[in-house]
Amino acid sequence: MTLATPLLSPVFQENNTVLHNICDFDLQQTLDCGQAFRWYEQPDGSFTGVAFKKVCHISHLDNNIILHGVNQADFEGIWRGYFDLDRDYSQIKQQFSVNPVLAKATAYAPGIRVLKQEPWEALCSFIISQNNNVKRIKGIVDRLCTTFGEPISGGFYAFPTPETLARCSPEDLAPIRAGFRARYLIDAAQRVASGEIDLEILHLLPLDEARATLMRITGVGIKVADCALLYGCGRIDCFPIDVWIRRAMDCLFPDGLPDCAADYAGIAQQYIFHYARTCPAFSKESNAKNRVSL
DNA sequence: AACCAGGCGCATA
DNA sequence: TATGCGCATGGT
Repeated sequence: MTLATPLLSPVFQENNTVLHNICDFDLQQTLDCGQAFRWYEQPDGSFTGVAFKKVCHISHLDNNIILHGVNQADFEGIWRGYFDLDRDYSQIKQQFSVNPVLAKATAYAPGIRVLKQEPWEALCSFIISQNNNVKRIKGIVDRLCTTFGEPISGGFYAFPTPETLARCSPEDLAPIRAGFRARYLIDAAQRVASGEIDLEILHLLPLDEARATLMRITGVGIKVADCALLYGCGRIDCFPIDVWIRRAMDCLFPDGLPDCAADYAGIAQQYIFHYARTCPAFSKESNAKNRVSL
């Protein structure tokens, strides 16, 4: 029994895991907000995705979340951590609400959670994300998996290993259509497969060191490194700054991120990113795109 | 049909 | 340190 998850009490059925009275978890807001790229919405509003070599079909009905095809072992070993279910988002959002602007951004999509993905997949995903759009990122990631990943159940594929990609040439990756990012993926794969970079210890290093380690990879700058650390290594103190966050910060937080978000900057970042990118009111209020200068 | 996309590496001042 | 440009590809 932990204080952080007073309400999480999973019920394990034969081949499902059910979470009753779940709060602070909206599937669409969490799985379709640009932090992960392997989740696909079904016509009925449920989502299907792959992580850690496992398929998960997840639906949300009447305040209950159902993880279809997920047994107790996989829930405890994978999805509990992946969906960050041991963190009290109500408490965090309450803390954020000290700042009225941040309160507005969190209230806009209060069901966002920050996923804890595999470090290697997160690294590759955000290498692919540079100068790219979400739709095409998903396509490239999907082709990467179906072409180079191990088949798993149900016709799905695991994310390809660093070892596999390390043996590839840029020509081998041509069918993926990753463009100039192909050689970045290969460089990352070679450094990880050789052991030069150990993704599993990045969560232990000081932020600057972890960042510098990842930035040895060609094609990994500070933004991609911060995304890999936030989404892949659980570094919720990381605050990746992309074009959207830059615009949002200039308009909404000209004096910087408020102190009430300091402990969970990465979670605040995800609320702000989603708000800036999808809230119609934002561009009007801030006139973000038309603003030439201050 | 241009313009842009969850940037980065490189050249130049 | 700061700016500007090209980059592969395709979505809008």
